[in-house]
Amino acid sequence: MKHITIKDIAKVLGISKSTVSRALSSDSQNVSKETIRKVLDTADKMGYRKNEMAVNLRHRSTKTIGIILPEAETSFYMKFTSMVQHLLQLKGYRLLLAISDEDFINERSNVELFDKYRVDGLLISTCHNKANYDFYESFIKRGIPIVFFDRIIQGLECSSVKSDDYKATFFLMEHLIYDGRKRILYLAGPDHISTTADRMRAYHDTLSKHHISYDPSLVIVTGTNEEDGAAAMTAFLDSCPPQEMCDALFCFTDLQAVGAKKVLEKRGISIPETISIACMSGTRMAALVSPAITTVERPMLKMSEEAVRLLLAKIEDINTPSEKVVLPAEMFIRASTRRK
Amino acid sequence: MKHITIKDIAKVLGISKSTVSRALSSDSQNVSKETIRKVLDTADKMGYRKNEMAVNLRHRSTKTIGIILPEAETSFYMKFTSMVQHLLQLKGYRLLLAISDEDFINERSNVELFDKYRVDGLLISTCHNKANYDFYESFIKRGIPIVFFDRIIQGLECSSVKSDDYKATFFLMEHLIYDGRKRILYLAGPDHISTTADRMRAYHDTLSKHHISYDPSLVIVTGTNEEDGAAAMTAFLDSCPPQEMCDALFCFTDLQAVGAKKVLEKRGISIPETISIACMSGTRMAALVSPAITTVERPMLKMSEEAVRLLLAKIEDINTPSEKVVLPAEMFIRASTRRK
DNA sequence: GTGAAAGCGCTAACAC
DNA sequence: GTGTTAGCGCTTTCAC
Repeated sequence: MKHITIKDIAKVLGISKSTVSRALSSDSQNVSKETIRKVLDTADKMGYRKNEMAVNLRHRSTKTIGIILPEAETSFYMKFTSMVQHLLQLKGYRLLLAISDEDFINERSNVELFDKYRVDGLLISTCHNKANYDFYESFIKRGIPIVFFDRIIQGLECSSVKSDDYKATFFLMEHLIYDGRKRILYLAGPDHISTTADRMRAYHDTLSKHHISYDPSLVIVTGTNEEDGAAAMTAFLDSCPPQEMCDALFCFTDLQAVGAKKVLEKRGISIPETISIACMSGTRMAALVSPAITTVERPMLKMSEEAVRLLLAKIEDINTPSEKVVLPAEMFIRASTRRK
Repeated sequence: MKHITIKDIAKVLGISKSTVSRALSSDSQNVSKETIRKVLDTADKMGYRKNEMAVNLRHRSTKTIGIILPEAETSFYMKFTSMVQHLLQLKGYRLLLAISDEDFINERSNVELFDKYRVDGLLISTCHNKANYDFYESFIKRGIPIVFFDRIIQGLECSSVKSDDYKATFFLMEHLIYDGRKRILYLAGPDHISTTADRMRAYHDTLSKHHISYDPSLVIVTGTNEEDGAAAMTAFLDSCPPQEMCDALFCFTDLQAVGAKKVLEKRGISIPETISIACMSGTRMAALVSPAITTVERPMLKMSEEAVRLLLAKIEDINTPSEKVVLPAEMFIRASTRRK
């Protein structure tokens, strides 16, 4: 497939490549109105499209940012992405998108792909808080601007933005406790996701604060998806003696809550009368399923603004000191429809 | 930010650029084992990454495909994308992703961006079945391989894959009718989405077949989102005399169903006793909300296979005749939990 | 087995 | 205002 180049246009008009190039960028300082018009005209007629790669090669800058998301099952990261895109557009940057599908191998090859395409910077929500530590470390040493968001890599010298998972969890847990719940089943996230630790700590701390003793059988480490939530809930119900039944459920993700809720419904356990459900949420997913599920949303707009700010700072000057932003828990609560 | 180039490696090793280049592609025909080892070694040490744009410029082919999705609110298109990615990877292609956010202006600029990056081909699910007709026509004339999927552009000379919306709709409608429903409220999709017409036709045809007279007040044209579904449902309930209440709801999208269901619940209308809900679905969204919603899923795997096949055919030879694939209605039904 | 040189499409000094 | 030239990083003849 033959693409039209400035050379072709130059030949047709009997002028030089440089003039065409100048005209195409409407450099009215150095090219006559007449020439500009002619060039633009024939370019259009011939179906000319500037070869971006040649431009980038020449400029040694692509004016594009790569963003890497762990998943696109929920719309959380996509919404974030959409906000980021608007912000970057204002600054003259484009956005390239990749999904890792919760696989750190994929994540790594996405990073490498973007690197090969010489993106000016990278926005990453990582699948795994450890697996790629060395990889990223050497990357950052090479001077490539990276900002991690939402899911970060612990201990890595880099800029990052995340929401205050500890406080958010604390808040939701207290919500359940004030609702009279005492045996709160917690579906934790997998260890390798960076937010797990903070939330787990908050779970323990809330119990302590309210003098509720910790029961290890009430904490189940599982995956982030609907199926994981369903499986965990089923396992719990099957193994738990009636007198040790939980009276509330706290989920790591809203997808888990969705799965767990289905199991409860199937077994005829009423919500929220018998059991109250709360979950951390980035999406409308849980609330969408039922207003009886209380959710906390992470402050996305602020997160995207900060991510872009930090990234552009690094791009402007790679020696900008790294900054680890933890967003205050600006929480938007959807209260339970009914209380005890 | 200075990137390492083959020139740098050549200088360090005191050999020529060409040898480095050959060594990097492990051309053991023309380079000694020894040299290859040395080059690979120092390349690694120096943190060399091949500049993909220089390669592409030289090769005049990028080995990448651009995919453009209308939305990422639901996970339908992302799942499709994931399948496509696997298939393309096997053929040595990479995938670049863009989201148009249901805006045909965005869609167009995404196409242009990919074109500027000289992707080898384009996979598009379009936001609008008319708005970009001329645009695409000239694009295709210029010889750029494009395959439309799911949402196509009517009348355009091009390859495309879609599912059999007519049959799927017919099936769901009959499901409702066999369930004893007669006044089926239909939340249609907006006119500019290509699937709307087929589904509307099926709505009418099913009624005819079962000798149910058509009532225009039972068809509401609205948007695809949750809010649209909620708004349409509210409008209907507010304006409809009690004796003209519908006994079933058929939605264009699962998101609409979600919105409508919330309104129904808020008004204390029980599902599925009073009203039965069915919807076209690409995602788990609707089923996730309630097993009482019957859904039809579009056959994604087959669609991705066909899309890739058609695209690669065009890439291999742009003069391959276009093919319009309509996938047989391989439907996966989730039956209502209860029947009348 | 290796090097020199040309060129992919573009921009930006530098001349005139 | 326009043309000439060099070069971005790479691959690929064509010599040797």
